[in-house]
Amino acid sequence: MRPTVHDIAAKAGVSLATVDRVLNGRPGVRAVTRARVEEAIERLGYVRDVAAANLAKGRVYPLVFIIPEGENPFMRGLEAEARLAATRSSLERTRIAIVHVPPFDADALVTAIDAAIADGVAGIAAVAVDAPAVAAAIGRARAAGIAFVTLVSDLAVSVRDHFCGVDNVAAGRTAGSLMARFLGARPGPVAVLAGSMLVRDHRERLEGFCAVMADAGGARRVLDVLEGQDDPERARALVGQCLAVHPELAGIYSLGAGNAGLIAALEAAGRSDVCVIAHELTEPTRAGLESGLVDAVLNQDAGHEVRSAVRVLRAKADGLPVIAEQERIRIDIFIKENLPPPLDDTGSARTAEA
Amino acid sequence: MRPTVHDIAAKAGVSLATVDRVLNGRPGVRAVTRARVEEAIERLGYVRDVAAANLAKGRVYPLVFIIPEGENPFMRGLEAEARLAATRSSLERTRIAIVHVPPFDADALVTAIDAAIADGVAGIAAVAVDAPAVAAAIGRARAAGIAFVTLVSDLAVSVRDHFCGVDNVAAGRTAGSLMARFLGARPGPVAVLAGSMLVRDHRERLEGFCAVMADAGGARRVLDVLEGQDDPERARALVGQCLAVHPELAGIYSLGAGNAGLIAALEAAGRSDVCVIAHELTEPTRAGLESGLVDAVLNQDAGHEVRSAVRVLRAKADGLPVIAEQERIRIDIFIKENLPPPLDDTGSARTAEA
DNA sequence: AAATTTCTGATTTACGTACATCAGAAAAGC
DNA sequence: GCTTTTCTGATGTACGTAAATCAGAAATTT
Repeated sequence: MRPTVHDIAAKAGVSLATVDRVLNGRPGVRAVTRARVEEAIERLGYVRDVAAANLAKGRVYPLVFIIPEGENPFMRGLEAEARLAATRSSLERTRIAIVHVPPFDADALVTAIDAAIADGVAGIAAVAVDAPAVAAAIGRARAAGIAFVTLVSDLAVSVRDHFCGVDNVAAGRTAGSLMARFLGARPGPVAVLAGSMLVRDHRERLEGFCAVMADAGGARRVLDVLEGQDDPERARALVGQCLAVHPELAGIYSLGAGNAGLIAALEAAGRSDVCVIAHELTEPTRAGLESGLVDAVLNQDAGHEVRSAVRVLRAKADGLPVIAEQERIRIDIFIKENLPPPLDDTGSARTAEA
Repeated sequence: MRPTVHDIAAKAGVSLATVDRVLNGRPGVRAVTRARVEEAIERLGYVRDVAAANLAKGRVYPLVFIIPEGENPFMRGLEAEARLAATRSSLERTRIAIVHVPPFDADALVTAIDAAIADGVAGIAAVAVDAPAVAAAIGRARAAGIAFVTLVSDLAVSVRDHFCGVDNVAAGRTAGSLMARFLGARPGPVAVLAGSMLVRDHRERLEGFCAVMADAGGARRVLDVLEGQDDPERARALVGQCLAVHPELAGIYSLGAGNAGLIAALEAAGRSDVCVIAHELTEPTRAGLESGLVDAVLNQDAGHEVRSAVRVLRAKADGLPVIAEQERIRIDIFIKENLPPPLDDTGSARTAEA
């Protein structure tokens, strides 16, 4: 059986109250006594039973997730995962609220952050827009003792406590490498469809992709970025126009959302020969993989990101360290053949895990 | 605040003891009363506080993981994850023991299973060898009320409670598809290096791979399977010989272990042009990806598998249902560009996760 | 109607920790 | 040596559930 506080008290020859004072850093213990207790803790290999501790203190952690609204399917999936976490959260003495803001809107994000600060939450997770006003708002939150993590898209390292998302430069490089291999010797330029250069994740993916493309045998030409604002209709128009202007187009890298429009444009032009690599496994990209219009999808697991964000925010709120290694989010590659079966409405759960 | 058993008792107008009887399926409650209590539970949306429940019952679940010994790096990684789970397990009132058996040895596996039954464990997870004697032993375990899950390699569905591993036919198809795309129009046959046809995972991967190869444009020729027994030395010899006999070889699919030998043979022959797809992200395959000798690695996350196995075994031991959807293990694809940074000795944790 | 069985209520203890209170001991200051 | 301060022990309650006991009520059998 695991040692308990009673065992420590017995071993150190002190009372339960003293052990409690040492364990919880309360005052009123002489240095020598404290040392004796700490030695007993060490020797017995005591680990606090978190379940019992949480039960006893009955503390709750109010957290807020700030997520862009609109029809971006990845964001909707992220929200679904956050809601799932919210239902589970009462079991973990965490209360999760979800707040919507317009996408790519720094002012709205600032307002939402300030509202959360006023609410006195313990932690905030937000899909960040890269703007000075946002950094300032996050500074206010952290000054108020509120933990802050960026979700999916990052900011400068010094601004937030942690980033829950993938290495987007590496994601861009991966896309570039796959594109180069899939195209092989086939000539022709490649196009890039992005959402907005206002968010860091899109900029980073572009950077990684272009780096590999410049390297790849023969330095393949990358056309000017198409900014679709993650809107399917604009994406459809932009891609349609691009296909018309560049009939020799060999590939398209879609690093943002609005993929339903991209696929519609490809279908309309009858260009199933174009090599397409997109991001995030959502309904449109899944359908694209299945129909063969999309060749590969790079994905970040929204569930992992949400769960990691909750863990990190709680740890920060408790002043505990975060093991960066175990919070790293991987870049998943999907092709038609390793497509996981679609989830039913109940979605997935835990951790767990994983 | 969440409703508690006390709230249910008040709402239903019964005592705590009666609520307890209903909640835990104990006898001694009239049908009408039981219905009243269940309605109160429903209306209040009561969910049992698992932490408090576990604290109160103090039950421990002794589990056994039966893992092949030898130098197979994937199996060693699996064991490391199991050990990690074991250290964490005391926090979750689970005690995990690890038992070694020689690889591909049905008799040894049977002996280990029977020993675990004699020990009176609550659940067993094993990397299964596909043999009738093994199925019989598992039958004995389950007859004794012991939960049994297969790990990595499966058996017939009816034999075990659950399978913690990937869809290996899909993995083979994925490998085939990547191979076909990477090779493009390049002619030449492909070789397959397997461990043993005695384990189902290897057979299934081969089946999926061959199916895609037969389909792929021009029906690429697949040479006879090389059985390396997951031994690097044998793999090296077999691959070396194969390269000598077939200088026009275009690709190699390594669906088992012993990849250190495969890479050594490729290096010796100076054949970095051969397209190589291997399984499991371990030291040799990671090095191969980095050096460019290996083109892609399909991976199953050993940590996810172990954590899933623990969850499933505990659920089965408690007679709870398993949500298959959320226990599905994905097939990860790694190329040089999305390679996760190597873990330090402390490894990853949770779940968590994940 | 009495005896028996089956159900239900009330109460208590326990799990491991947190936290508060109060009394007594040891150390420090005068 | 006496007071004051600082430390320590003893004790109790709480968290939400599990599980046991015993007494009393209701239903069933005789």
